[in-house]
Amino acid sequence: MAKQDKKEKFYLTTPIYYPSGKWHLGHCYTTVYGDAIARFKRMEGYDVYYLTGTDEHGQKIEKRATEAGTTPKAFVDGLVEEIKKLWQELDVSYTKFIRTTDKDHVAAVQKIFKRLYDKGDIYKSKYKGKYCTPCEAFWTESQLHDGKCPDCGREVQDAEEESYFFRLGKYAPRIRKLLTETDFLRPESRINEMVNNFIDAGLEDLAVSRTSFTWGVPVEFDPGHIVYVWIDALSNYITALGYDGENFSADTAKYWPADLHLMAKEIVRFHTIIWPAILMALDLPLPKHVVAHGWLLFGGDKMSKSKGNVVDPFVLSARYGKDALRYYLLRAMPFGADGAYTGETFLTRINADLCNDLGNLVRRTGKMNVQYFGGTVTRGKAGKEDGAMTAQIDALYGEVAAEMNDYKPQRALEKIFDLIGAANKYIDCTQPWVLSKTGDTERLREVLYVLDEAIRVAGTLLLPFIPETAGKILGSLGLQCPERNGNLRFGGVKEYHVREIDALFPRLNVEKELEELEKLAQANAPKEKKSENETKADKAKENKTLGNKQSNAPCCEDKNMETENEREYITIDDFCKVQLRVAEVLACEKVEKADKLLKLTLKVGEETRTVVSGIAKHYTPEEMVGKRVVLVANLKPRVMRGIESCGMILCASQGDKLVLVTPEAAIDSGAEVC
RNA sequence: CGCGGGAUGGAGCAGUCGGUAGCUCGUCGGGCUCAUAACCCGAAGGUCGUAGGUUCGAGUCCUACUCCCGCAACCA
Repeated sequence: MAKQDKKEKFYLTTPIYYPSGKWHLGHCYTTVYGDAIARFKRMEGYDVYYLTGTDEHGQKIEKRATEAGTTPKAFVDGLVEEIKKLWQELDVSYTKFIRTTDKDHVAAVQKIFKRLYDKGDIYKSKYKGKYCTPCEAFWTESQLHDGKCPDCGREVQDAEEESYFFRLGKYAPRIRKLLTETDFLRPESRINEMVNNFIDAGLEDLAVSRTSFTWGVPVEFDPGHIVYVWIDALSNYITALGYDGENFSADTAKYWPADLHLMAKEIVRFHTIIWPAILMALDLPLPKHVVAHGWLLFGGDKMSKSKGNVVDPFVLSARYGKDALRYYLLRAMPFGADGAYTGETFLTRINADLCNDLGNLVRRTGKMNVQYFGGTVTRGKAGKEDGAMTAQIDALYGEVAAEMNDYKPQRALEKIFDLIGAANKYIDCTQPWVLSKTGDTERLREVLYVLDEAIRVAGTLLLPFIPETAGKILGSLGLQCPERNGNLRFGGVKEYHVREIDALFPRLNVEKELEELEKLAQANAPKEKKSENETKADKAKENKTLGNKQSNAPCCEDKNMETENEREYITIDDFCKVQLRVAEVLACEKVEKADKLLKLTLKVGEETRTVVSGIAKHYTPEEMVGKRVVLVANLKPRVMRGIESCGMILCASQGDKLVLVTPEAAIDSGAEVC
């Protein structure tokens, strides 16, 4: 706990986020979670260093910038500005915001790379793969679809790309020990996942450079090569502290190793396998803990149409307050598991906990303090109801500290709200208004004193979670926000000077607010997303952080960008480019090894063609036969699961529902749709 | 058998070492009036996915099965 003379340090990090689209609640969750821990640790007396930032290199950014007609740096600058605004909006108390485009980071990465190379842990070799000449794309074996180019479906040739490799395999035994014999990774359930799926499956050396793009950190001693994400991004945790490839800067050396790397579950692998290996190779101490939290899922069917905007953190924070959003994120998510966001649970949570329980307690108590004693309250006469109450007050700090040291803010909040509930109950049991009427002033004073104490302790402990509100609460008691946790037992403050304050959170009409949010969303998004994206978006884990871009498959982020930023009208000429035809389903079968795909044989006029469609979850092959559907006839053919799909059939979708679009009356196949 | 998670009163979830099934929201009834139609009390509502097994006793352990959900595959 707090040390007076020499402060213990505590270094925690969020991942560095990839600026490829809109910032969303998933980013907020990780960052607010970290902020609550950072603030709590500070109050415990630690010298806290809280790092967050952005991972700005890579092919995807390069491409996106080109499309936008700008430079990668300019492209990324805009998004970085946005996320900084977001953290400001949410009172995130980071110590430093690192960008991988920072000059000192770039220089340090080059040195780190060089050092690993000199040491022999990085070596140059060839990356065997396949090359698709028309697409000018290099693919690995695992990316191929039935041996063909995943983009165009054509044959590919053997090819080799020069690349530097990191000797990851060399460190496998040490990493295995780290995972299985220490409490490095939490929750524990992730350990087996890592060990079984990756380590025991065999760790291959890792390609750590690329020649296929230029937006990144150049390898100092071999210009055509760019340092790939692993070393560039992961090393931010040490370069931020001034590590230059050899040494830490004097004033920040004390923070390493990190006490906590906080992140969402999908990037655990990089942080528990690759990152420790890099550190081992650099002869640096390893971080103490990696904590993986779950995803915030968006499954509410009511909001499926417009959720992308409804859950815009800026909108929620502006409308309901930063602390409402912080509270929801910190309270609603279970430790390590996924949680589901819906507007209804959000609003209900705010109403029940923040308005009714907390806000109302502070209000009613404040009012009585002022009404009965002009706001000045001291000890009075004890009563039978007090014992349990004061015991609970005394216990709270220890309970909260235990949960927070376990990185479980949701549990900590639960404890605090237990006390708030108990205080509300205490009022009903002691009935101050009766004491007032009967003139039992001494008892009345004690009751209010006990309540003030409960509110003080709860309010102080709420500072890390909802700093603004907690500050208001303490202010209403005539107190300043303390810098440190202390004096958190009953009786800690002898005299109160209470003043009435406005309601902390206005009570929300859930029905009405849901409508309002819907309206807001529609104002921001006049057009529906394309149906095909919807099911994906529905289930999309809304937590794109460091590492997502590593996924071999093209990422849905691209699509989100399009739908969000390019809402322009098209002309009738544009529309005419799309050839829509009525087609009759002659035959239909399931595509093997694909959950969602049906292979359709269609008759379009005199022509017969094959289309693969992702509707297997909604239609059986049998019921498809004989149906007339609308076909996009001039769509570029595409190979899926080894079958060439020539066109796309139209469907309408709403949430999980998906129905075919069919002609309203009988008409021959081949008929044009216009 | 590709990997993993889950199935508990209307909804969302807790249930640590096996020993009377809890919480929040919602519903119904009551109380109170200091308070933001808030607060407090009470009630209804669950054969804890199915079928076996171990045990004096299983939501909790074992086996098989069904169904859901992520990842992967894949959705043009």
